Amino acid sequence: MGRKPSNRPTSFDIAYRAGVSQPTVSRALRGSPSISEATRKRIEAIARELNYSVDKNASSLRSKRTNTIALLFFEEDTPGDSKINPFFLAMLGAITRHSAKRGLDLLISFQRMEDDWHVRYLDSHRADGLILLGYGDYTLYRSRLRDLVEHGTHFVRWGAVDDPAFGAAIGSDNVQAGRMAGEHLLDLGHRRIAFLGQADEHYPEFADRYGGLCEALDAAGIAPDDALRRDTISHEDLGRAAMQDILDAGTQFDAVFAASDLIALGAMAALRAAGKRIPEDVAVIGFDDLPAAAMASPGLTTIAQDMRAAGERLIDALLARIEERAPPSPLIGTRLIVRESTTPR
Amino acid sequence: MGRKPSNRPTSFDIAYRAGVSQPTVSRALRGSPSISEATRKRIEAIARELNYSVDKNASSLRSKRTNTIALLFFEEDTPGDSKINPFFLAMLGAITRHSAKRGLDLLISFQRMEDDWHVRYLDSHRADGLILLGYGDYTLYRSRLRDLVEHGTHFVRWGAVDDPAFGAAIGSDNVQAGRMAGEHLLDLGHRRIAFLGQADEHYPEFADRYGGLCEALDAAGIAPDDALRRDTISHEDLGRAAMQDILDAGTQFDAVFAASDLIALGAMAALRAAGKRIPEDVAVIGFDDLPAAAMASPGLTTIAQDMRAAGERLIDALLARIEERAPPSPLIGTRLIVRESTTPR
DNA sequence: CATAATATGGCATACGTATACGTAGAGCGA
DNA sequence: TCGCTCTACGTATACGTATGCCATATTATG
Repeated sequence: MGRKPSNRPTSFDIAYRAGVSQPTVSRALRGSPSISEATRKRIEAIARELNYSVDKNASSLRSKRTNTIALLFFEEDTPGDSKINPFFLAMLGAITRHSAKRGLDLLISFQRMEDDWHVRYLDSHRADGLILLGYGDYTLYRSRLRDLVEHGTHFVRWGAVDDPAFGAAIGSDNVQAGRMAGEHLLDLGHRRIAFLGQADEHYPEFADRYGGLCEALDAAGIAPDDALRRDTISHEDLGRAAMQDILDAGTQFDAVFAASDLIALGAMAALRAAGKRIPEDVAVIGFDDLPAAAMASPGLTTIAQDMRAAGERLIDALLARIEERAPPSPLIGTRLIVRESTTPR
Repeated sequence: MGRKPSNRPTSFDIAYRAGVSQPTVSRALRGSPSISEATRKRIEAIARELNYSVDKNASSLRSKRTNTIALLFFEEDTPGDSKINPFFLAMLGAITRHSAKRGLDLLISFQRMEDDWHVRYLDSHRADGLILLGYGDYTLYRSRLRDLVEHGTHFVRWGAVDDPAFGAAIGSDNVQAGRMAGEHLLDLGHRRIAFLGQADEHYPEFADRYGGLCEALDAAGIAPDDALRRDTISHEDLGRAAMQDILDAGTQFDAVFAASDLIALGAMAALRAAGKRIPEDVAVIGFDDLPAAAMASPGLTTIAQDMRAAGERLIDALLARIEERAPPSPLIGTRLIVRESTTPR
């Protein structure tokens, strides 16, 4: 029946002590219905006593299930300081917590867009699925995504919820959020609203936010003015430069909608340097609700994305893919956080 | 010799096509010297062509080496918002990058101090070693650490470099950094320096920073004044409260050394609310160089820890433990970042 | 009381790799 | 020629678990 006990306990050791066979131990610990309650209790007790834990490698090897998901971050290859985008760090927290709740291990890795990450993890049976968090030029990203889809890889990505040819996506309703931001500014009486953020196919999330703003403007009977728009990616210095550019151009404006908080913080610096009072001369609204947004003075009004829901949804969507169930809704809620950068105290 | 090729390629498939045995494939791909150059080239070519990658589970099962390390975060059980301490997020970035460079996979997990994390990862053969990033009450932490040491677990932790009975630690030279902060304030002519941070055995890192400050004061012939000290942990609101408490007490002071940036930012809020000008009335210096420190206005002077080195050192120290080599030096460099909160522009 | 239907658990084996050990052939010196 | 040392591989097997299939004991059913 059993074998002799050895050093680090295996299921054979448990079996030996319990007077059952090894498969019975395996079944008992996995909660198989074909093991009687009494036997299971006994086995569980012995397992606990011996401090036994299932060997993850053997288990995965045999069952073809790792109960692990890999979280892949992408970045554009920024030289110099290797800071991580704080927004994704917040996401990481949410994902970690929820994957723990689902009993999943989380493998994490940072990649550059250029690398051929799309094979390594799944083919080596490290993980059952992938979560992709990319920021940067979306067009670069697309070909890899298409590869993954064709390869039949189980993955979900955070970002623009668009063409499923690029895989399942979870993201905020950026159009609606953009409209919300626009309406907030309009409600406060602002009419000349600048937009900072690259609103084209390279950054579809920003494009949607801009689209939402335009909807709000339309509804108020205001035509969007391209003179009040500057392309910029999410970086403080670039946000500052873009704002400066509008200031230099001399076009009048009384509010700024920045596509991200980093951009907004840069813009606020430029405005301050130009002697503009916030929000009296120019109101500013951002996007993301980074910790720094609350810290800034004046506090930055912004759109918060529901990170907890995002983490949950990403995990559950991925599991749905893996288990071939129907996926959950892809859209995440957003919330307006009003601070002093739009409303003086 | 070989077997028939199957679905997902295995080392047998490679062997079959190369006309060699499976072990030869294994050896060739691992770079064993007992395989001829020619054979290896051939095998590598076939492997690439078939898109073969070694099954991580089988490999780890057999070799007892996972090439994976687990990164465990601890937090005190804070109710409500589940933010992650930004300092550890920065650390995460550094660790990730360096582990990739070393060819290690990184398993990540958040834990509460109370849980019995100390067994799960290693006994289940998920990882070869542990990196512990804990913040919170150190005394809670100690018993677990001692368990791990007795259990023979391979681990390294970030934090106070103290008694090795609690395992190998990597950390900044907090005493020296504290002295540096003190000297900076003294050089600027400040004499009455307040300290915010719990400087006892519960938070040994803070205690060391305070110790460094005292050294600097001693060297300048100034006696530390307990009336200018408040215990607080690293949280903005608590920093604010502690500062307020000193203000309310009416003790005069012209500078503040906060044991962390979060505390410092809270203190600055309290000072502003009390109508104090920074740095003219009160200079403020923090610790950590969070992104928010640069963002604050005035910019917060602070002590930056060399995160890149920290990540490297943690990984290398852990590998040294695992491979039973001599560990690298445990102390990490720090650097004074001067901003407007101590020197008016 | 005989037989069918469960309930429970054992037996055999597969998962894909790594490694201890053995061995054929080449080269070489005596 | 013999034996020796190397080189370069093959043979056999172990790692620890999960699972398809079968066997026994137990109970229900007529």
